[in-house]
Formats: sequence, C-alpha cells, structure tokens
Amino acid sequence: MLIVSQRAFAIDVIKDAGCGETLFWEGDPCTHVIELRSGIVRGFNISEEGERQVTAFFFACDQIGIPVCTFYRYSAEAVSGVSYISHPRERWCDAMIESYRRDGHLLRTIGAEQDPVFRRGMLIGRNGALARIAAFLTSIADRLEPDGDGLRFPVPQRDIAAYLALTPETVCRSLKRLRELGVIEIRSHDRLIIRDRSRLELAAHSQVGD
Amino acid sequence: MLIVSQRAFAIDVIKDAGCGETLFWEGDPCTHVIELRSGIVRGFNISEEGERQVTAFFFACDQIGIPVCTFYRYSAEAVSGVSYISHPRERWCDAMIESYRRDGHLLRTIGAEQDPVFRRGMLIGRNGALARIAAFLTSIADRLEPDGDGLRFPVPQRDIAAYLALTPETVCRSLKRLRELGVIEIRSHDRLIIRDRSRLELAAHSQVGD
DNA sequence: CGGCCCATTGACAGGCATCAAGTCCGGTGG
DNA sequence: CCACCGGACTTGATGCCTGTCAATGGGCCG
Repeated sequence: MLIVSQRAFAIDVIKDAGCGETLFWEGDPCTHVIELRSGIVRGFNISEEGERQVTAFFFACDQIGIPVCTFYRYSAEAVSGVSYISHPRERWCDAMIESYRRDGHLLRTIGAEQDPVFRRGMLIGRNGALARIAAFLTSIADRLEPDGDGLRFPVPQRDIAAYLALTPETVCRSLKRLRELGVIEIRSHDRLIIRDRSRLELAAHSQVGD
Repeated sequence: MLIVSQRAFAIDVIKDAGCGETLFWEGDPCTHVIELRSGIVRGFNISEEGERQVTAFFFACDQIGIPVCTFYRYSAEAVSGVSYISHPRERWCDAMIESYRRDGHLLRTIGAEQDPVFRRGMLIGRNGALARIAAFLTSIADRLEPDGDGLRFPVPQRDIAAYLALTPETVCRSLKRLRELGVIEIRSHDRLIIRDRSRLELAAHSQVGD
C-alpha cells in the first residue's frame, strides 16, 4: 500500500486485488467509489435464470461504483491483478460538487462509467459473431497496456463470450478466423497483437457472412 | 402551454410533441433536461452501418438528457403524443446540487435514466425471442397508462424489434404466440391486455424452445 | 376511394448454440 | 525436476431458431 496524495483528514492509499477477487457485489450499498489505477475489472450481473452476463469491462483511470443509486447495480471482479483507490462515498460526492463548480469534470465521470454498458448494448445488437468480436477488440485496444510488441490481454474467452452474448466456442472460432485472416495474432493466451487495424475495423462493420 | 410552477426568474411550461417528433439529437450539446409528463419517448442511436437501434424507452416522470456528458448520447423521439417540461442545463444542475445537500434525490435520477439502457443489455443478452418479448412486456407494464380494461400501448412493433435486437417479423410471431397461449390480448394495435401476468413472467424466464 | 405504411404469414437458408471429445497449459505435489 | 491434474481452449458434427425474402392483409390518412 502506497500513499499517493494527502489532504486534510483524507489519505488515498493504493490497494491491490488478485485475479478473481471481488471489489463489490451487486445489491450492496454504495459506500465507496473505486478508482482503478491498473489492471482490468469486469462488471457482471446474474440473471434470474442464473446466467452470468458481463455488462462492462473497466480499465485504468476508470471510476466505478458511482453512487447514482443506493445500491451497486452490478458486481465487480478483478480480471487480472488490479490496483485501485477506494474513495468513501461522501468524500467523492463532495469532490463532485466542487468539481461541478470548477469544470464539471466529475459529472462527465458519471457518464464514463455508463459508457461501456452503453457500447455493449450497441455491440450485441449488431449482427454476426465476427463483427462483435472485431468491434470489441477495436473498442478496448486503446485501453490495454503495451506488452512487448503487442498488448497485455489477460481476459478469458468465457468473459468475452459473456460480454458479447455468445458462447465460448463461438468466440474461439471467431478469434481463430481473425487469426487466419492475419488480422490479429495471439501467441500466448494473455497477449494480443493487432496486425491489421484497418481490416479489424472493416470486420467490425461487416454484415453477417462477411 | 400551461404554467405549472413559478420561482424567481424560472417558469416551467409544459410543452407538447407530436408522434415522431424529435426532442433532441445524438451529438447535440446537452442544453436541456427533458422531464416527461405523459406519453412515451424512444431513445435511439444509428450504428456506423446505418442501422437504427432503440436503446431505451422512457415514460411519464422520467428525466432524460441529463448532462453527464457534453453531448447527448442518443436521439430522443416521441413515440406517441408527449407532454414534457424542458429544464435549462444550469438550472437543473443547480437543483441537483441543492438536492444532494438535502436528500440526494437527483443523484438517483441520474441512475434512473441509465436504467432502461442497462436493462436492455440484460434483455438482449438473453436467449430466445419469446423470452425477450415477455420480459420486455413485464418490465414496461407498470409504466403504461391504463386504457379501458387494458393498457395504452402505442409502440410500433418495429420499435420493439429495434429495442430487443430482433426483426419485426420475429416480434410479430412471438406476440402471436403469446396471444395464442392466452397470456396477452391485443385487440387494437395500440392497446395491450395482460391476461395472465404470472405466465408472462414464466415465459420471460424460459429458455429457448420453452 | 386510393395509396402508403405497418402488421402478418409462409418458405427457406444460414449462423450460432449445443453436445461431445480431444488438446494445451499452468499449477501442484511428490 | 517431473508427473499428475484440472480448467480453459480447440475442434467437429448436428439441429434449430431466427433472419431474410416475398406476398398478402389491414388500418389510417389524405
């Protein structure tokens, strides 16, 4: 734990969470806002049929669990190792009001948390598994940390499937197809190389059956 | 236009919008918050392929276009005739700050606007057209205005289709099936009668193929 | 009354889910 | 260091739901 900033009566410490660890549960009271410093977090909900849906992925600099309702609307789990800052609700809200007077920045932060949820809706309303995968990859490519000549990509395919409303088998086949097309490369399971970004975006906008 | 309340330098007038009229466009600067008084509004986005997706339905008492970002994230159109109040952005934000001091109510209003978007994600991640339709109907049944022995339901099937990521044909067939099952009744195209709510909810939770 | 849009119905094909089996990889314990 | 084990990924075969195309019917408005 490392102290990064200190104000009167307020100390921000960086905490860590291991792979699979839960940051907060859907339905729990919104007591803290989590500000991610590094790593990837998945937000998910369990439907009434018991099916798990990943509703959002979050990355460094994202703030999640913003108290726009009394209880957290989704559960948050670390996909990889994560470091974060936990802001008590009251302090976060006071900061928001101050921010509103100054530049309105934190008001936009509220919109930012909702953004991946919104984009997921657009994605899974789209035709074709290949298009969904390609669009997903382009949308997160800029948020992934560099790793050698590629990107660090520690997201299990089952999570991608749960996010895109597909089965793991279909995700696997679609990734394979993108590999065969020379668009991407996956040497190790947690490293992604985008070889041809423009063709990836082309695939993202293609209709069913190419 | 009718004056409903009057504060210093602030007059709230009720405006009207006809069927199909646009309240604001995606990408326009967030200058006003719309507070619905009656009627139904659809929020929609045009994907890069030019396909139109309905991302939310809004009803009386909902507040839409809340400035959590600089520009509106979706376009808003009246599905039926609508009456609403248009709050200038600054006044709405000031009211929110005041509300936060008092009870935090308007902070929850922000969450309320995101709710239908969130629920749509859950819905279209679900298997089966019938389950989507059924879940959609249950989710909005409590927001529809009574109309004789049924509910006023002036939503075109093409809008339902665009909301549930289905084709109009599939929506039509699913509604027909619910009708044949005796779960719902649709005498005129803008009136819905729910005959068996428990079985409707049952269908909403069923897997593919019943 | 005519035209247009929406809803309806049918036939058909295709993409994805499902089921099943095999492979790879990381972690654990001897 | 190596053998073992479990979970995730991979690959194949099959069925079916839903998209697509096409034609008809019906209601609303001019």
